[in-house]
Amino acid sequence: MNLSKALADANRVRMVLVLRGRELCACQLTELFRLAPSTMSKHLSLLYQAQLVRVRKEGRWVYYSLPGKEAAPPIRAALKWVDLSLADDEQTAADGKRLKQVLKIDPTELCRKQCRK
Amino acid sequence: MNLSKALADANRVRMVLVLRGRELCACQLTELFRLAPSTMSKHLSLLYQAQLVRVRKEGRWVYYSLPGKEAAPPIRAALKWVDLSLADDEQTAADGKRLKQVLKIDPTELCRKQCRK
DNA sequence: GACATTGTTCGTCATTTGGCGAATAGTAAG
DNA sequence: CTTACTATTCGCCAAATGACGAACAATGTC
Repeated sequence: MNLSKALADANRVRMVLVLRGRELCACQLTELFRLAPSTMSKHLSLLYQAQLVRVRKEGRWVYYSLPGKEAAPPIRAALKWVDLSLADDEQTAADGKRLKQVLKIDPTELCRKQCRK
Repeated sequence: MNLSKALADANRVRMVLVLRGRELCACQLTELFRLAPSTMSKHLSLLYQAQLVRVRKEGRWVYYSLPGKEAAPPIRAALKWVDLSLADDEQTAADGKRLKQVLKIDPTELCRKQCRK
């Protein structure tokens, strides 16, 4: 139930897709989706509550990633469904492309940019 | 995307669960969930748009059921996920129980009841 | 300790969503 | 052709949701 709510929003589904096989910090996701940090934080919190993402804190940074094989069957089924539904999606491809650009930027620089706004 | 929206509502997920291995007409579903016919119709329309249910019309009656093996992989993955997540859910069990009661009532009688309201 | 940096929480607002009843469409029966 | 029946579409309202900025933690640096 939590699970379906968590995946009800297009942006959150995009986040899951972009996290496949990767770990990203909050500021990178914020930049990637061009959302306010507070908005991103809320989304990630929802995904975390649904156990769709894992969190790793390191100093001031917070890294998000998808759960692995240790995840419960419903979680894994949900992730599989997302992958099957949208792996070939146009938006997914665009996000992947933009991600490459974002990864080139030093994360510290990213945060500075976000603070300036 | 349509798919995730369709499953974003708890009532719609319940509808999918109750339709497993069964075909039910709109008035039966309406009675089962104690919703207004118009509300039920809207929900079913959304599920249909997402291809999560099939429709069969027979005279004045409209029957809904889940798609079978002919369904596209994303659909099947979504249905599997719902099943894995909530097959053992308390609400699911309650719905199954109530369904047995509803099935005992003649559909014609059901509609009459709904019209009286 | 004072400051800067990274994320989150809180308050607010516009939009979307779920719910209902009234009106409508489509089908069968008289 | 009129009436009854089953379901859907439409218009409205209350509640939930996503977005933002401001204020607030929490951590590291000077």
